[in-house]
Amino acid sequence: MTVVSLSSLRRGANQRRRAPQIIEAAARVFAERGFHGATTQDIADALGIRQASLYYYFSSKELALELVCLKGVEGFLEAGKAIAAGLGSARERLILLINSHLSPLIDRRDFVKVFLNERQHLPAESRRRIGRWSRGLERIFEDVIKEGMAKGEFRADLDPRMATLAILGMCNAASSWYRKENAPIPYIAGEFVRLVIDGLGKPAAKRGPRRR
Amino acid sequence: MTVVSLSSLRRGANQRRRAPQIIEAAARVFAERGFHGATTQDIADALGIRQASLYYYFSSKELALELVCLKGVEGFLEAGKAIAAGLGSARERLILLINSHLSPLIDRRDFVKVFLNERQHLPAESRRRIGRWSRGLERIFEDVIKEGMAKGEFRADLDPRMATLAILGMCNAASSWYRKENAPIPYIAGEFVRLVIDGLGKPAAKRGPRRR
DNA sequence: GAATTTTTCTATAGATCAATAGATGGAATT
DNA sequence: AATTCCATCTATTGATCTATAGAAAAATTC
Repeated sequence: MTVVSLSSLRRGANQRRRAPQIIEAAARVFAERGFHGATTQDIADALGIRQASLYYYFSSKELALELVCLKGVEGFLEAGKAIAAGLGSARERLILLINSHLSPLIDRRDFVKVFLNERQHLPAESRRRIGRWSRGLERIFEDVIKEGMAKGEFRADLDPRMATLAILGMCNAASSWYRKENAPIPYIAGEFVRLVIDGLGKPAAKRGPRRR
Repeated sequence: MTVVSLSSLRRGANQRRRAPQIIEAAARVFAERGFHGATTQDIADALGIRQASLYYYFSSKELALELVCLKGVEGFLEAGKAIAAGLGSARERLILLINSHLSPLIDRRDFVKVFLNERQHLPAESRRRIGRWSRGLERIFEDVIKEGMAKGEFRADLDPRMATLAILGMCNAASSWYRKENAPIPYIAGEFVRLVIDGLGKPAAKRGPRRR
Protein backbone atom coordinates (compact mmCIF):
# COMPACT_ATOMS: atom_id res chain seq x y z
CA MET A 1 0.00 0.00 0.00
CA THR A 2 1.29 3.41 -0.86
CA VAL A 3 0.37 5.86 1.79
CA VAL A 4 0.07 9.51 0.80
CA SER A 5 2.60 10.97 3.15
CA LEU A 6 2.77 14.54 4.29
CA SER A 7 6.02 15.04 2.44
CA SER A 8 4.68 13.78 -0.84
CA LEU A 9 1.79 16.18 -0.51
CA ARG A 10 4.28 18.96 -0.01
CA ARG A 11 6.14 17.89 -3.11
CA GLY A 12 6.17 20.50 -5.81
CA ALA A 13 5.08 23.18 -3.42
CA ASN A 14 8.63 23.39 -2.22
CA GLN A 15 10.08 23.60 -5.68
CA ARG A 16 12.20 26.59 -6.65
CA ARG A 17 11.98 28.15 -3.25
CA ARG A 18 14.39 30.86 -4.34
CA ALA A 19 12.39 31.86 -7.39
CA PRO A 20 11.17 35.17 -5.91
CA GLN A 21 14.74 36.19 -5.07
CA ILE A 22 15.89 35.30 -8.58
CA ILE A 23 13.18 37.39 -10.19
CA GLU A 24 13.89 40.27 -7.87
CA ALA A 25 17.55 40.21 -8.86
CA ALA A 26 16.51 40.16 -12.50
CA ALA A 27 14.26 43.16 -11.86
CA ARG A 28 17.10 45.07 -10.24
CA VAL A 29 19.50 44.33 -13.08
CA PHE A 30 16.97 45.00 -15.84
CA ALA A 31 15.97 48.26 -14.14
CA GLU A 32 19.56 49.40 -14.03
CA ARG A 33 20.86 48.32 -17.42
CA GLY A 34 17.78 47.69 -19.51
CA PHE A 35 16.77 44.30 -20.83
CA HIS A 36 19.20 44.09 -23.72
CA GLY A 37 21.94 45.87 -21.83
CA ALA A 38 21.81 43.33 -19.03
CA THR A 39 23.39 39.92 -19.36
CA THR A 40 22.34 36.79 -17.57
CA GLN A 41 25.82 36.93 -16.10
CA ASP A 42 24.91 40.24 -14.46
CA ILE A 43 21.88 38.66 -12.83
CA ALA A 44 23.91 35.70 -11.64
CA ASP A 45 26.54 38.04 -10.21
CA ALA A 46 23.86 39.89 -8.26
CA LEU A 47 22.87 36.58 -6.70
CA GLY A 48 26.32 35.11 -6.24
CA ILE A 49 25.59 32.07 -8.38
CA ARG A 50 26.79 30.89 -11.79
CA GLN A 51 25.22 32.12 -15.00
CA ALA A 52 23.98 28.71 -16.08
CA SER A 53 22.29 28.14 -12.73
CA LEU A 54 19.68 30.76 -13.58
CA TYR A 55 18.18 28.43 -16.15
CA TYR A 56 16.93 26.28 -13.33
CA TYR A 57 14.52 29.14 -12.60
CA PHE A 58 13.57 30.36 -16.06
CA SER A 59 13.94 28.85 -19.49
CA SER A 60 14.89 32.07 -21.27
CA LYS A 61 15.93 35.61 -20.55
CA GLU A 62 12.73 36.81 -22.21
CA LEU A 63 10.65 34.76 -19.81
CA ALA A 64 12.49 36.37 -16.93
CA LEU A 65 11.50 39.75 -18.35
CA GLU A 66 7.91 38.62 -18.59
CA LEU A 67 7.87 37.50 -14.96
CA VAL A 68 9.35 40.82 -13.86
CA CYS A 69 6.83 42.80 -15.93
CA LEU A 70 3.93 40.79 -14.57
CA LYS A 71 4.93 41.60 -11.03
CA GLY A 72 5.26 45.24 -12.08
CA VAL A 73 1.73 45.26 -13.45
CA GLU A 74 0.04 43.40 -10.64
CA GLY A 75 0.44 46.33 -8.32
CA PHE A 76 -1.58 48.58 -10.59
CA LEU A 77 -4.03 45.91 -11.59
CA GLU A 78 -5.31 45.08 -8.14
CA ALA A 79 -5.65 48.64 -6.94
CA GLY A 80 -7.06 50.19 -10.11
CA LYS A 81 -9.89 47.74 -10.49
CA ALA A 82 -11.05 48.11 -6.92
CA ILE A 83 -11.25 51.88 -7.25
CA ALA A 84 -12.98 51.73 -10.62
CA ALA A 85 -15.67 49.55 -9.10
CA GLY A 86 -15.86 51.59 -5.89
CA LEU A 87 -17.90 54.56 -4.83
CA GLY A 88 -17.16 58.23 -4.36
CA SER A 89 -17.20 61.38 -6.44
CA ALA A 90 -15.08 61.61 -9.57
CA ARG A 91 -12.71 63.85 -7.75
CA GLU A 92 -12.34 61.45 -4.84
CA ARG A 93 -11.82 58.53 -7.12
CA LEU A 94 -9.21 60.34 -9.20
CA ILE A 95 -7.34 61.08 -5.99
CA LEU A 96 -7.48 57.41 -5.07
CA LEU A 97 -6.34 56.44 -8.56
CA ILE A 98 -3.31 58.70 -8.43
CA ASN A 99 -2.39 57.39 -5.00
CA SER A 100 -2.79 53.79 -5.99
CA HIS A 101 -0.89 54.36 -9.20
CA LEU A 102 2.10 55.69 -7.30
CA SER A 103 2.04 53.33 -4.35
CA PRO A 104 3.62 50.29 -6.07
CA LEU A 105 6.77 52.39 -6.31
CA ILE A 106 7.24 51.94 -2.58
CA ASP A 107 7.99 48.25 -2.60
CA ARG A 108 8.29 47.37 -6.28
CA ARG A 109 10.15 50.23 -7.83
CA ASP A 110 12.38 48.06 -9.99
CA PHE A 111 9.50 45.91 -11.20
CA VAL A 112 7.48 48.97 -12.13
CA LYS A 113 10.41 50.63 -13.84
CA VAL A 114 11.12 47.54 -15.89
CA PHE A 115 7.48 47.20 -16.80
CA LEU A 116 7.33 50.80 -17.97
CA ASN A 117 10.63 50.90 -19.85
CA GLU A 118 11.28 47.38 -21.07
CA ARG A 119 7.91 45.89 -21.87
CA GLN A 120 8.46 46.81 -25.50
CA HIS A 121 11.07 44.05 -25.63
CA LEU A 122 8.69 41.31 -24.60
CA PRO A 123 7.90 38.67 -27.20
CA ALA A 124 4.91 39.62 -29.33
CA GLU A 125 2.26 37.67 -27.51
CA SER A 126 2.94 38.74 -23.96
CA ARG A 127 3.53 42.28 -25.16
CA ARG A 128 0.07 42.36 -26.63
CA ARG A 129 -1.40 40.92 -23.47
CA ILE A 130 0.27 43.52 -21.31
CA GLY A 131 -0.54 46.27 -23.80
CA ARG A 132 -4.20 45.39 -23.56
CA TRP A 133 -4.05 45.70 -19.82
CA SER A 134 -2.26 49.00 -20.13
CA ARG A 135 -4.99 50.46 -22.28
CA GLY A 136 -7.47 49.20 -19.71
CA LEU A 137 -5.86 51.33 -17.06
CA GLU A 138 -5.87 54.37 -19.33
CA ARG A 139 -9.58 53.89 -19.78
CA ILE A 140 -10.16 53.75 -16.04
CA PHE A 141 -8.56 57.17 -15.67
CA GLU A 142 -10.30 58.54 -18.73
CA ASP A 143 -13.71 57.35 -17.62
CA VAL A 144 -13.36 58.92 -14.20
CA ILE A 145 -12.34 62.20 -15.82
CA LYS A 146 -15.27 62.09 -18.24
CA GLU A 147 -17.59 61.35 -15.37
CA GLY A 148 -16.23 64.31 -13.46
CA MET A 149 -16.80 66.55 -16.49
CA ALA A 150 -20.35 65.28 -16.93
CA LYS A 151 -21.18 65.82 -13.28
CA GLY A 152 -19.73 69.30 -13.25
CA GLU A 153 -16.89 68.44 -10.89
CA PHE A 154 -14.28 69.14 -13.54
CA ARG A 155 -14.06 71.78 -16.22
CA ALA A 156 -16.24 70.96 -19.20
CA ASP A 157 -13.72 72.14 -21.76
CA LEU A 158 -11.11 69.50 -20.99
CA ASP A 159 -9.85 66.97 -23.47
CA PRO A 160 -10.13 63.88 -21.27
CA ARG A 161 -7.71 61.92 -23.39
CA MET A 162 -4.99 64.54 -23.06
CA ALA A 163 -5.69 64.88 -19.36
CA THR A 164 -5.33 61.12 -18.93
CA LEU A 165 -2.07 60.96 -20.80
CA ALA A 166 -0.77 63.94 -18.88
CA ILE A 167 -1.59 62.44 -15.49
CA LEU A 168 -0.23 59.02 -16.33
CA GLY A 169 2.94 60.51 -17.80
CA MET A 170 3.45 62.54 -14.68
CA CYS A 171 2.95 59.55 -12.39
CA ASN A 172 4.97 57.10 -14.46
CA ALA A 173 7.92 59.46 -14.64
CA ALA A 174 8.17 59.23 -10.88
CA SER A 175 9.56 55.72 -11.27
CA SER A 176 12.71 57.17 -12.75
CA TRP A 177 13.40 59.93 -10.24
CA TYR A 178 11.84 58.46 -7.10
CA ARG A 179 15.17 57.00 -6.06
CA LYS A 180 17.19 60.22 -6.33
CA GLU A 181 14.70 62.64 -4.82
CA ASN A 182 13.95 61.50 -1.37
CA ALA A 183 10.31 62.33 -0.98
CA PRO A 184 7.91 59.75 0.45
CA ILE A 185 5.31 58.44 -1.95
CA PRO A 186 2.28 59.74 -0.03
CA TYR A 187 3.81 63.22 -0.14
CA ILE A 188 4.46 62.99 -3.87
CA ALA A 189 0.93 61.75 -4.41
CA GLY A 190 -0.45 64.65 -2.39
CA GLU A 191 1.46 67.23 -4.41
CA PHE A 192 0.45 65.61 -7.68
CA VAL A 193 -3.19 65.55 -6.67
CA ARG A 194 -3.25 69.23 -5.82
CA LEU A 195 -1.45 70.03 -9.04
CA VAL A 196 -3.86 68.01 -11.12
CA ILE A 197 -7.00 69.25 -9.43
CA ASP A 198 -6.13 72.87 -8.77
CA GLY A 199 -3.13 73.62 -10.98
CA LEU A 200 -0.32 75.99 -10.22
CA GLY A 201 -2.37 79.12 -10.55
CA LYS A 202 -4.13 80.90 -7.75
CA PRO A 203 -7.88 80.53 -7.82
CA ALA A 204 -9.62 83.49 -9.40
CA ALA A 205 -11.48 84.40 -6.25
CA LYS A 206 -9.93 84.67 -2.81
CA ARG A 207 -9.27 81.20 -1.48
CA GLY A 208 -12.84 80.35 -0.64
CA PRO A 209 -14.46 77.18 0.65
CA ARG A 210 -14.55 74.61 -2.11
CA ARG A 211 -17.61 72.56 -2.73
CA ARG A 212 -17.22 69.17 -1.17
CA MET B 1 53.54 76.92 -57.03
CA THR B 2 50.45 75.45 -55.50
CA VAL B 3 47.45 77.64 -56.00
CA VAL B 4 44.70 77.40 -53.41
CA SER B 5 41.85 76.44 -55.65
CA LEU B 6 38.18 76.67 -54.81
CA SER B 7 37.92 72.91 -54.76
CA SER B 8 40.73 72.50 -52.32
CA LEU B 9 39.06 75.02 -50.08
CA ARG B 10 35.94 72.94 -50.28
CA ARG B 11 37.88 69.87 -49.32
CA GLY B 12 36.80 68.43 -46.02
CA ALA B 13 33.62 70.43 -46.07
CA ASN B 14 32.20 67.95 -48.49
CA GLN B 15 33.27 64.99 -46.48
CA ARG B 16 30.67 62.53 -45.26
CA ARG B 17 27.87 64.27 -47.04
CA ARG B 18 25.45 61.56 -46.01
CA ALA B 19 26.25 61.83 -42.31
CA PRO B 20 22.93 63.48 -41.37
CA GLN B 21 20.99 60.71 -43.09
CA ILE B 22 23.06 58.06 -41.34
CA ILE B 23 22.43 59.60 -37.92
CA GLU B 24 18.76 59.94 -38.65
CA ALA B 25 18.53 56.26 -39.51
CA ALA B 26 20.36 55.46 -36.30
CA ALA B 27 17.87 57.61 -34.39
CA ARG B 28 14.94 55.80 -35.97
CA VAL B 29 16.35 52.37 -35.19
CA PHE B 30 17.45 53.27 -31.65
CA ALA B 31 14.04 54.81 -30.98
CA GLU B 32 12.29 51.66 -32.09
CA ARG B 33 14.45 48.95 -30.56
CA GLY B 34 16.51 50.69 -27.93
CA PHE B 35 20.26 51.10 -28.08
CA HIS B 36 21.25 47.60 -27.03
CA GLY B 37 18.31 46.01 -28.82
CA ALA B 38 19.36 47.56 -32.10
CA THR B 39 22.21 46.19 -34.17
CA THR B 40 24.40 48.08 -36.57
CA GLN B 41 22.96 45.71 -39.15
CA ASP B 42 19.50 47.14 -38.44
CA ILE B 43 20.76 50.64 -39.10
CA ALA B 44 22.48 49.55 -42.30
CA ASP B 45 19.28 47.83 -43.45
CA ALA B 46 17.32 51.03 -42.87
CA LEU B 47 19.75 52.77 -45.22
CA GLY B 48 20.17 50.02 -47.76
CA ILE B 49 23.91 49.78 -47.25
CA ARG B 50 26.22 47.17 -45.73
CA GLN B 51 26.81 46.96 -42.01
CA ALA B 52 30.53 47.67 -42.23
CA SER B 53 29.92 50.79 -44.34
CA LEU B 54 28.49 52.56 -41.32
CA TYR B 55 31.93 52.73 -39.79
CA TYR B 56 32.87 55.25 -42.41
CA TYR B 57 30.50 57.61 -40.58
CA PHE B 58 31.09 56.77 -36.94
CA SER B 59 33.85 54.89 -35.20
CA SER B 60 31.61 53.07 -32.74
CA LYS B 61 27.97 52.34 -32.05
CA GLU B 62 28.25 54.30 -28.82
CA LEU B 63 29.42 57.36 -30.71
CA ALA B 64 26.39 57.05 -32.96
CA LEU B 65 24.23 57.10 -29.84
CA GLU B 66 26.01 60.19 -28.64
CA LEU B 67 25.43 61.99 -31.92
CA VAL B 68 21.75 61.08 -31.82
CA CYS B 69 21.39 62.23 -28.22
CA LEU B 70 23.13 65.51 -28.94
CA LYS B 71 20.68 66.26 -31.71
CA GLY B 72 17.87 65.31 -29.32
CA VAL B 73 19.12 67.77 -26.72
CA GLU B 74 19.85 70.67 -29.03
CA GLY B 75 16.18 71.29 -29.58
CA PHE B 76 15.59 71.90 -25.89
CA LEU B 77 18.84 73.71 -25.34
CA GLU B 78 18.32 76.50 -27.80
CA ALA B 79 14.72 77.21 -26.91
CA GLY B 80 15.00 76.87 -23.14
CA LYS B 81 17.86 79.29 -22.76
CA ALA B 82 16.19 81.99 -24.82
CA ILE B 83 13.07 81.83 -22.70
CA ALA B 84 14.99 81.78 -19.44
CA ALA B 85 16.75 84.96 -20.48
CA GLY B 86 13.61 86.55 -21.90
CA LEU B 87 10.90 88.72 -20.45
CA GLY B 88 7.34 88.13 -19.37
CA SER B 89 5.49 87.06 -16.27
CA ALA B 90 6.24 83.69 -14.68
CA ARG B 91 3.00 82.38 -16.04
CA GLU B 92 3.78 83.53 -19.55
CA ARG B 93 7.26 82.13 -19.41
CA LEU B 94 6.06 78.78 -18.09
CA ILE B 95 3.68 78.59 -21.01
CA LEU B 96 6.54 79.31 -23.39
CA LEU B 97 8.69 76.71 -21.67
CA ILE B 98 6.05 74.01 -22.01
CA ASN B 99 5.55 74.87 -25.65
CA SER B 100 9.22 74.91 -26.44
CA HIS B 101 9.74 71.69 -24.53
CA LEU B 102 7.17 69.92 -26.65
CA SER B 103 7.99 71.46 -30.01
CA PRO B 104 11.11 69.41 -30.82
CA LEU B 105 8.77 66.42 -31.01
CA ILE B 106 7.44 67.79 -34.28
CA ASP B 107 10.57 67.29 -36.34
CA ARG B 108 12.89 65.33 -34.07
CA ARG B 109 10.69 62.82 -32.33
CA ASP B 110 13.11 59.95 -32.69
CA PHE B 111 16.08 61.98 -31.52
CA VAL B 112 14.17 63.18 -28.47
CA LYS B 113 12.90 59.74 -27.67
CA VAL B 114 16.38 58.27 -27.87
CA PHE B 115 17.77 61.06 -25.74
CA LEU B 116 15.13 60.48 -23.07
CA ASN B 117 15.22 56.69 -23.03
CA GLU B 118 18.72 55.68 -24.04
CA ARG B 119 21.05 58.34 -22.68
CA GLN B 120 21.72 56.08 -19.70
CA HIS B 121 23.69 53.84 -22.03
CA LEU B 122 26.12 56.53 -23.09
CA PRO B 123 29.73 56.09 -22.01
CA ALA B 124 30.40 57.67 -18.63
CA GLU B 125 31.82 60.94 -19.79
CA SER B 126 29.20 62.00 -22.29
CA ARG B 127 26.49 60.74 -19.95
CA ARG B 128 27.71 63.10 -17.27
CA ARG B 129 27.90 65.95 -19.73
CA ILE B 130 24.35 65.39 -20.88
CA GLY B 131 23.16 64.80 -17.33
CA ARG B 132 24.54 68.17 -16.32
CA TRP B 133 22.61 69.79 -19.12
CA SER B 134 19.47 67.94 -18.10
CA ARG B 135 19.68 69.27 -14.56
CA GLY B 136 20.12 72.71 -16.05
CA LEU B 137 16.79 72.47 -17.78
CA GLU B 138 15.10 71.29 -14.60
CA ARG B 139 16.43 74.35 -12.87
CA ILE B 140 15.03 76.64 -15.56
CA PHE B 141 11.56 75.26 -14.92
CA GLU B 142 12.00 75.28 -11.17
CA ASP B 143 13.23 78.87 -11.11
CA VAL B 144 10.29 80.10 -13.13
CA ILE B 145 7.91 78.31 -10.77
CA LYS B 146 9.63 79.75 -7.71
CA GLU B 147 9.49 83.19 -9.26
CA GLY B 148 5.78 82.74 -9.90
CA MET B 149 5.23 81.75 -6.28
CA ALA B 150 7.20 84.70 -5.00
CA LYS B 151 5.30 87.14 -7.19
CA GLY B 152 1.94 85.73 -6.19
CA GLU B 153 1.14 84.38 -9.64
CA PHE B 154 1.18 80.79 -8.42
CA ARG B 155 -0.02 79.25 -5.19
CA ALA B 156 2.41 79.78 -2.36
CA ASP B 157 1.98 76.31 -0.92
CA LEU B 158 3.50 74.49 -3.90
CA ASP B 159 6.55 72.31 -3.73
CA PRO B 160 8.38 73.73 -6.76
CA ARG B 161 10.58 70.66 -7.11
CA MET B 162 7.60 68.34 -7.31
CA ALA B 163 5.82 70.67 -9.68
CA THR B 164 8.88 70.72 -11.95
CA LEU B 165 9.19 66.97 -12.00
CA ALA B 166 5.48 66.62 -12.61
CA ILE B 167 5.49 69.00 -15.57
CA LEU B 168 8.62 67.54 -17.14
CA GLY B 169 7.34 64.00 -16.68
CA MET B 170 4.09 64.94 -18.33
CA CYS B 171 5.84 66.59 -21.30
CA ASN B 172 8.50 63.93 -21.75
CA ALA B 173 5.94 61.16 -21.77
CA ALA B 174 4.46 62.73 -24.87
CA SER B 175 7.45 61.47 -26.84
CA SER B 176 6.20 57.92 -26.39
CA TRP B 177 2.55 58.41 -27.30
CA TYR B 178 2.78 61.32 -29.73
CA ARG B 179 2.96 58.96 -32.67
CA LYS B 180 -0.13 56.92 -31.82
CA GLU B 181 -2.45 59.71 -30.74
CA ASN B 182 -2.80 62.06 -33.60
CA ALA B 183 -2.99 65.39 -31.94
CA PRO B 184 -0.88 68.28 -33.20
CA ILE B 185 1.83 69.49 -30.85
CA PRO B 186 0.42 73.00 -30.39
CA TYR B 187 -2.88 71.46 -29.34
CA ILE B 188 -1.18 69.13 -26.86
CA ALA B 189 0.81 72.03 -25.49
CA GLY B 190 -2.35 74.08 -25.07
CA GLU B 191 -4.11 71.35 -23.13
CA PHE B 192 -1.08 70.76 -20.95
CA VAL B 193 -0.77 74.45 -20.18
CA ARG B 194 -4.37 74.74 -19.07
CA LEU B 195 -4.01 71.60 -17.00
CA VAL B 196 -0.87 72.82 -15.31
CA ILE B 197 -2.09 76.34 -14.66
CA ASP B 198 -5.74 75.72 -13.84
CA GLY B 199 -6.02 72.02 -13.09
CA LEU B 200 -8.96 69.80 -13.78
CA GLY B 201 -11.18 71.33 -11.16
CA LYS B 202 -13.62 74.15 -11.72
CA PRO B 203 -12.53 77.42 -10.26
CA ALA B 204 -14.04 78.12 -6.86
CA ALA B 205 -15.86 81.22 -7.99
CA LYS B 206 -18.02 81.48 -11.05
CA ARG B 207 -15.84 81.53 -14.13
CA GLY B 208 -14.69 85.09 -13.75
CA PRO B 209 -12.16 87.15 -15.65
CA ARG B 210 -8.66 86.06 -14.70
CA ARG B 211 -5.99 88.57 -13.94
CA ARG B 212 -3.87 89.11 -17.02
C1' DG C 1 40.33 61.14 -69.51
C1' DA C 2 43.69 60.70 -65.89
C1' DA C 3 44.30 61.40 -61.18
C1' DT C 4 42.48 61.97 -56.84
C1' DT C 5 39.12 61.67 -53.31
C1' DT C 6 35.02 59.85 -51.37
C1' DT C 7 32.08 56.16 -50.53
C1' DT C 8 30.79 51.46 -50.31
C1' DC C 9 31.98 46.69 -50.56
C1' DT C 10 33.82 41.82 -49.17
C1' DA C 11 35.75 39.05 -45.85
C1' DT C 12 36.80 38.05 -41.45
C1' DA C 13 38.66 38.40 -36.76
C1' DG C 14 37.59 38.51 -32.08
C1' DA C 15 34.51 39.00 -28.39
C1' DT C 16 30.33 38.29 -26.00
C1' DC C 17 26.30 35.94 -24.76
C1' DA C 18 22.24 32.85 -24.29
C1' DA C 19 21.31 28.35 -23.66
C1' DT C 20 22.18 23.11 -23.24
C1' DA C 21 24.09 18.79 -21.24
C1' DG C 22 25.49 16.32 -17.83
C1' DA C 23 27.94 15.91 -13.35
C1' DT C 24 28.13 16.94 -8.36
C1' DG C 25 27.02 18.20 -3.77
C1' DG C 26 23.73 18.41 -0.23
C1' DA C 27 19.24 18.11 2.03
C1' DA C 28 15.19 15.61 3.07
C1' DT C 29 12.87 11.22 3.29
C1' DT C 30 12.24 6.54 4.40
C1' DA D 1 22.36 4.18 5.61
C1' DA D 2 20.31 4.18 1.24
C1' DT D 3 17.44 6.67 -1.80
C1' DT D 4 15.29 10.38 -3.83
C1' DC D 5 14.92 15.09 -4.89
C1' DC D 6 16.58 19.80 -5.20
C1' DA D 7 19.93 23.24 -6.37
C1' DT D 8 24.06 24.53 -8.25
C1' DC D 9 28.20 23.59 -10.79
C1' DT D 10 31.56 22.87 -14.97
C1' DA D 11 32.18 22.79 -19.64
C1' DT D 12 30.87 23.93 -23.98
C1' DT D 13 28.25 24.93 -28.27
C1' DG D 14 26.47 27.85 -31.54
C1' DA D 15 24.85 32.16 -32.68
C1' DT D 16 25.23 36.99 -32.92
C1' DC D 17 27.44 41.29 -33.13
C1' DT D 18 30.96 44.99 -33.26
C1' DA D 19 34.80 46.46 -35.48
C1' DT D 20 38.97 46.19 -38.71
C1' DA D 21 41.55 45.65 -43.13
C1' DG D 22 41.93 46.23 -47.53
C1' DA D 23 39.88 46.05 -52.25
C1' DA D 24 36.54 47.99 -55.48
C1' DA D 25 33.57 51.29 -57.25
C1' DA D 26 31.72 55.80 -57.81
C1' DA D 27 32.17 60.58 -57.87
C1' DT D 28 34.87 64.68 -58.28
C1' DT D 29 38.64 67.44 -59.79
C1' DC D 30 42.19 68.93 -62.95
